[in-house]
Amino acid sequence: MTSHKTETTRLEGDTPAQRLLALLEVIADKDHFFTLQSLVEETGMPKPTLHRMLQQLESSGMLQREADSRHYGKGNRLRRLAENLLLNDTVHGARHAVLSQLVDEVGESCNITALSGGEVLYLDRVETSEALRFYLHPGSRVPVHCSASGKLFLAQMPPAQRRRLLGEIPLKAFTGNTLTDLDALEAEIDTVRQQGYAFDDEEFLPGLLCIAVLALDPNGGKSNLGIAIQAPIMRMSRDKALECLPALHRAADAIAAIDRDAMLQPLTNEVQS
Amino acid sequence: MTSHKTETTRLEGDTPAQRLLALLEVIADKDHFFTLQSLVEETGMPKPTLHRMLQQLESSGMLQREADSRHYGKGNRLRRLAENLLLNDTVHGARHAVLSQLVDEVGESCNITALSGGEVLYLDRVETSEALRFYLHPGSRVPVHCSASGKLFLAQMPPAQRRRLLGEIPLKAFTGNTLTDLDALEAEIDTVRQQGYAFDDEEFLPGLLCIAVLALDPNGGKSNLGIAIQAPIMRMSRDKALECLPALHRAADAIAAIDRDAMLQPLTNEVQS
DNA sequence: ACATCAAGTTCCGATATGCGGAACTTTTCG
DNA sequence: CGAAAAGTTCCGCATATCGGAACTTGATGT
Repeated sequence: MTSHKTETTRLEGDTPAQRLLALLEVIADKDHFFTLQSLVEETGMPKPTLHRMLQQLESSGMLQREADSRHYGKGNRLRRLAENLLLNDTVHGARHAVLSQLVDEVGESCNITALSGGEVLYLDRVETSEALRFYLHPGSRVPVHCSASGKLFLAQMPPAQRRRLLGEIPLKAFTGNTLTDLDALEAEIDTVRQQGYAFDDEEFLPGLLCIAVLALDPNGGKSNLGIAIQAPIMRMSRDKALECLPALHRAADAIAAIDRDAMLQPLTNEVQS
Repeated sequence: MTSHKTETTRLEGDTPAQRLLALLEVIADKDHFFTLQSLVEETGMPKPTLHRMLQQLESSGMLQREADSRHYGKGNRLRRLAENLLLNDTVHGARHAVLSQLVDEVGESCNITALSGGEVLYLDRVETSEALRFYLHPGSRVPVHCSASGKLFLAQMPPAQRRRLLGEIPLKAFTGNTLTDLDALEAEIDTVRQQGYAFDDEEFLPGLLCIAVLALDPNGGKSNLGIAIQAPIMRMSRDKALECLPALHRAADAIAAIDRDAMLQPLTNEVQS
């Protein structure tokens, strides 16, 4: 819980380097531009100190200042860093194993996704052994409004943030099923939120049906990991997809568990030799 | 001075903080576990230095060590950081979407620029699908005096500031069309100010014609991003470029709207518990 | 088992960086 | 146009960084 923002949301560490990383965490939570002053108030750090940190981040391309020189936003280098971190994650192996098992269970291609810059990023994917398959690469991107994972990400966003994103992204039609009407999409997102899962029923690629859930940490908080099953409609219907839901949820829980386990500090050093 | 070092000395920055971030970038690229020694070899940094950095990253939960205590992997906190960075970064996605749509409309490569340190910085770019294209990457920089966006930035500057900036940088000639005479440049800038748009007519790269406008918030907010269309003269003339102006202005307005929204304070985002 | 070597770890003085109160400059607003 | 607020610079003090050298640990070979 990051909730005691009331006064000093102390974000500090023992060393300058750790303090900088803590600052990055505060910045990572921003979906708006932010100012020096806002950080001063949020963190309680002295203004010159934050100013220097921001200056370093900016001059190394991690942050970017708007032309008014007052508002900061995330820079390309920081974005690339984050994407590479996720794409090459060391728990990748563990996640991949979960994904493989899911593919074994349901017999269709599955993938893990994350939201990145308003688009859905494919982090990993395991193909079905069936001959007929859709060919999609890890690292590629898909719009939020016409992917199952994307709808889930949208569903868990604060309304204001979602509205802004959807307001500025054209709801481009890829197929006849693509939801291009904002109200219809919002209604769909409501449904998705209640159900806890989402379909992509030929909304992006003709003939492709997809069902997804989030890898949610039960402790609450938003998730940036989705897991999905993708199959040609020749082999998959909505009803058939729903039958896979338990397996899908099991996989999602497993992936959430990987993340949770990774969080536990090993406290290993008690292992004397 | 770009890094001319041999392959080894990759990890550099002017300050310890920046060096740490550079290290994180190296780590971000790892898709497997890594050891201290491997980083020593890859970066050429002294072993104790890297050891200290890794120690700090580990003790703050950014990295994790395997049971053998020699192999490092990415920690949960680092993964969290990366996810949040991407999760909350909707501005970039929205801008990118506007850019993509513009490229669809006009059929040529477009980019978003900002003035940064007296140079024009390419924030984002979407390529045309045409075979013949100029290849320019986001993150690169171009002098103000020979780019369409740059002239716009100059045109809206207070005269004193513009004069100072132009006095500091040499008006280097890149092509025969480059304006290297200060008076001629000032005259061009006057024209640009009146028109509200600017050309770059082979002033930077031979064969490249470019037209740009500012994403200007009319309410006085000085959020000045530039948005531009770039095309080979084989397919683009000044007249043809002018026909794209309406689309360009529409895109500029959309981007200005995004920025205006994103400037709003987080409205005390109450993610209640 | 012991020698050998490679990787990891600790030590420490010199240096560079971070730190942040105070003062200064610029912008915003009434 | 003057006051308040945000951003920026200054600068002496404190502290983290740096990295060569030495030490410890664990793996390998005979």
